[in-house]
Amino acid sequence: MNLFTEIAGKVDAALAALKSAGDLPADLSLDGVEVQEPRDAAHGDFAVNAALVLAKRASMKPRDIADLLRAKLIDDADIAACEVAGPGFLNLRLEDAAWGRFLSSVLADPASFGKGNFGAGKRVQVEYVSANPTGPMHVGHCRGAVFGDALAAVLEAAGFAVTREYYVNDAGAQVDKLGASAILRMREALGETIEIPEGFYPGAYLKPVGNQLAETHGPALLEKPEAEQVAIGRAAAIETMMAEIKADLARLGVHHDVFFSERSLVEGETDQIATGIAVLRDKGLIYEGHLPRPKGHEDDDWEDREQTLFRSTEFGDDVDRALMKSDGTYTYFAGDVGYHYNKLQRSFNHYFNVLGSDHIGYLPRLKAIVSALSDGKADYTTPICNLVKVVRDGKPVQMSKRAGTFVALSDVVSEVGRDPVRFMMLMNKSDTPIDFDLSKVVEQSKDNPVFYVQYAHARLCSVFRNAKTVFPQLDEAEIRGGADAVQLLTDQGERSLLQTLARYPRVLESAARENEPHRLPRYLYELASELHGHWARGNDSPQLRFIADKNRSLTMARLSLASAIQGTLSSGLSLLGVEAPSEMR
RNA sequence: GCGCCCGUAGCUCAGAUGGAUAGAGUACCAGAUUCCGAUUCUGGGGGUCACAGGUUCGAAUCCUGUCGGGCGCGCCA
Repeated sequence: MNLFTEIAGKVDAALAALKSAGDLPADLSLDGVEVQEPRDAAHGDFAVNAALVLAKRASMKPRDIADLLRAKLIDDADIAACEVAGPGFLNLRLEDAAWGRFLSSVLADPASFGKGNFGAGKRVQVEYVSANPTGPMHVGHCRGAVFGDALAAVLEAAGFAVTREYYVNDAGAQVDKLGASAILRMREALGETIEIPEGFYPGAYLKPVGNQLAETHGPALLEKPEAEQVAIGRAAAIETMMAEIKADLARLGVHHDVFFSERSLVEGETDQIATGIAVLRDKGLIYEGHLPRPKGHEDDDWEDREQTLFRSTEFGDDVDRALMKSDGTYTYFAGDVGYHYNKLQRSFNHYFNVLGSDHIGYLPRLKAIVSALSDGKADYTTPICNLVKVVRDGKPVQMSKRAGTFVALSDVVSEVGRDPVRFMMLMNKSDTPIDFDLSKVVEQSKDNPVFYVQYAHARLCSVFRNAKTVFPQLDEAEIRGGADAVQLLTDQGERSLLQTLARYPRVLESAARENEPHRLPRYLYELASELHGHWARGNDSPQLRFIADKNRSLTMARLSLASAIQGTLSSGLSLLGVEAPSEMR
């Protein structure tokens, strides 16, 4: 149950009534009218901004509109109090019966509390990670992985039908280098002394691939044409790398539904890149022409030549983009034409593409493709994950796959643990850069907010364990909320916790709507903080503790609240892919 | 040179399509808690929301400019 939308419904109805009575202009737009949580709890349970928003449009004074609205709302059986305050806010307080229904609805199905139907079952695809299969994953990848995963979960909770996809860049010059590097490692395994030339992949992680190639193919492979060798080396290396990447992702708790191969675009029955380009050509968006020399690169090897170009400037890009290289092969960008053509064929009408901030410059042309191929009908959202500066003891850690030096994701996860990594990465807005200090995370893991939230959950679990010893015949059915229970929750801390709970559906929906999963961990932290605060007051005032030895009905009422909070923490953490432990060790 | 993002407490960051006296954590200071479970709690100081204009009942939020920072810009992937 979402109390905010329920009240919004009442407000809408009241405003409609005022319109038809002639108290407000009949054609008055209600855009921007919303139910908010008051800044100060003393203001009430909910605040309505209608009078402020409508005043100008209706050419009336805010206070006058507020008074009219108040007169309507005060008749509602759920509304206990309604006051006009400040410049024209309407502060509402709900009857216990309404809070009781709310609490009951949470307890009836804690796992689905907060989840809504904002997405209305719409199919969406979230593409994330898509790390090149040229080496194991490093820490820099994990923000996008965790963010994409949480975004997908939040969208699902908001009622979208989500497919999680990984685009495997298994075509192009880079993976050919990878294949050639694997062949070098194979020759090494066969006894040769080798040197890894500039531009190849020197990382030791290719040694096992070389060993395996030597075993399965033997020296005979080296007799074959080089292209064939590379192809075999490439296939073996990619297979191994993808297996490792999947294992790393699993360690992080990240899973994809689809691994889409770039190579498959051209190796299937039809060349989908060619098809995509043909579609664009039919729309008059492909032409042969010259590109201007890029600015800011004076002394380079720029060669002016006629080439096949896509009119991405018609969709807001800076320059048109090349599709074919001078050697006749597709550019990387052409692959994206094929890939997005394919996505549209799979009839997704909304894509999310989680990108690293180093791809910002690539964004306009990607949007151009989707817009062109779908005639502007597909939504394409590209959340940006900013850099994770990896630091150890205050010193930045250099990362380069090509040089073979990086902090492996798997090392970090096993060192720090999955939960802190995920929670930390998710607490910040994705487009702000963060420092990830390995030494600090390990040392100060006790201060990590994730433990604070998990501890709140564990505490509540312990309440139930203890309640069962105080009341041995405890029947779960007694913990059910309702108006009777809420009437017994008279403490301000308990009421405040109820109000915070009521915000959860709103937080989830806004996280999905704004594509900002970080709102969820921040909310959970707030809820946990409020619980700890209330809990600590039980030290000074034992009568505030959840378990009242001599008062069964009061205990049951408080357990209702405790159960609702515990369920909410648990479901929120599970959306984040973080464990909700029943005890801390 | 151009594009995108950012500038909020000493530090790290929140701040929902513009709303009430700008908030947390951390650090610092002062206290409480052998408790329903350790990593808990309470209070305090600390702000020209980078700067300057503009829009309006009302701006950290929107617009313009300046300064400062980050990431990008190619027939690379």
